[in-house]
Amino acid sequence: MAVRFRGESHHKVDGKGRVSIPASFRRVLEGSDPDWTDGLNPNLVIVYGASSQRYLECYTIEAINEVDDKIAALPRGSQPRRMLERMFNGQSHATSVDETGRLVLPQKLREKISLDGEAFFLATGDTFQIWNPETFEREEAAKTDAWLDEFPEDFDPLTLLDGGAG
Amino acid sequence: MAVRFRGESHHKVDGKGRVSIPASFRRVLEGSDPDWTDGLNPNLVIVYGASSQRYLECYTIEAINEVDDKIAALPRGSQPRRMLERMFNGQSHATSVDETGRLVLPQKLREKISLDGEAFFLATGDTFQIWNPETFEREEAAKTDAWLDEFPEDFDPLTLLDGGAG
DNA sequence: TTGAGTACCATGATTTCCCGTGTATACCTA
DNA sequence: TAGGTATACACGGGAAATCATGGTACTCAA
Repeated sequence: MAVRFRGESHHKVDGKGRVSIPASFRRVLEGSDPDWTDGLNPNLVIVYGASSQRYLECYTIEAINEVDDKIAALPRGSQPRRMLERMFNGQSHATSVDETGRLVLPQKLREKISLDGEAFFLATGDTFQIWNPETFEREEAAKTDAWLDEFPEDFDPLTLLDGGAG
Repeated sequence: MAVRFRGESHHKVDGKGRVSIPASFRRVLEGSDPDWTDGLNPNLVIVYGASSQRYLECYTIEAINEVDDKIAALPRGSQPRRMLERMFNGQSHATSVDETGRLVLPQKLREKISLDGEAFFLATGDTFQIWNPETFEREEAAKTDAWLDEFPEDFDPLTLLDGGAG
């Protein structure tokens, strides 16, 4: 993985579902789209997944190709392959960033994650996620807090880097 | 770890968030960026972390890659991995030193650590930290002093080098 | 013929780029 | 070794480009 998405930020979502994506994310999308050249708009794939998924996961072209290749390597007709095909081919939406650096999220996707007014972007390596800010706070922050509560007051999460288990 | 950051110093922060970094730090950043060659500006990653973190931690490319590798070694989807991913991918900012040896700290980062007018740089081995000088005085210096006060007058901190715990 | 989706245009604010200056340090030579 | 010169540093300012966001008009299709 050459360049990674990094950072998190909030952006307005207007009535038509248009939302700016962080400028740095655009650079990554451009660099990871084989078809992209200066002046073009980079492509990406938004995987919205099953109904339980509370966020949209955005893949660069390179990243989604990698996933597709792995799926293609599974036995044709096997259950895992069918599931993954459904998720990554079916429950996904190919699109591109527009001239002004925005993504247009169709109503269906916005409704799925209850996006309205504001979106929270979170980098996760070679993909990034789009959340309703409140959902993220509720789900993720709560999870983190609950987990951290198991540790002593002065616990430093960084110690986890050195072989700490989960 | 080839060369380590060493020393501490104060630098002005201007209205645009520009701040010179100690010249010696630049040499370390250059040497620890695989993409760097003479004439280029070295890259680095600033980890600003959770809201409780009162300073910015700056990683060389080599150092952040090491961290990324360690994270990748944790079980996919596990809580520690998710936390660390959020911290190092999400709550971080990839950037580079500019032509004149300065770092540009976006407003968001400056606000986070209440940086305004002056910054305090502190070397910590293969990373360095950026503090609001007053915060550092208040929080860290006090902490270290209190800790050292627990030891006898003639205590030699070097004895801690050989396995002493904290 | 209403409403979602697309294309184009507009604007204030931030960020980047380029250039300048005073001072300290390193280097060099008589 | 005193004095001069070339660099490297820290810092400041203005112009230009980029960013985030809003609006209007147009095009399909139900």
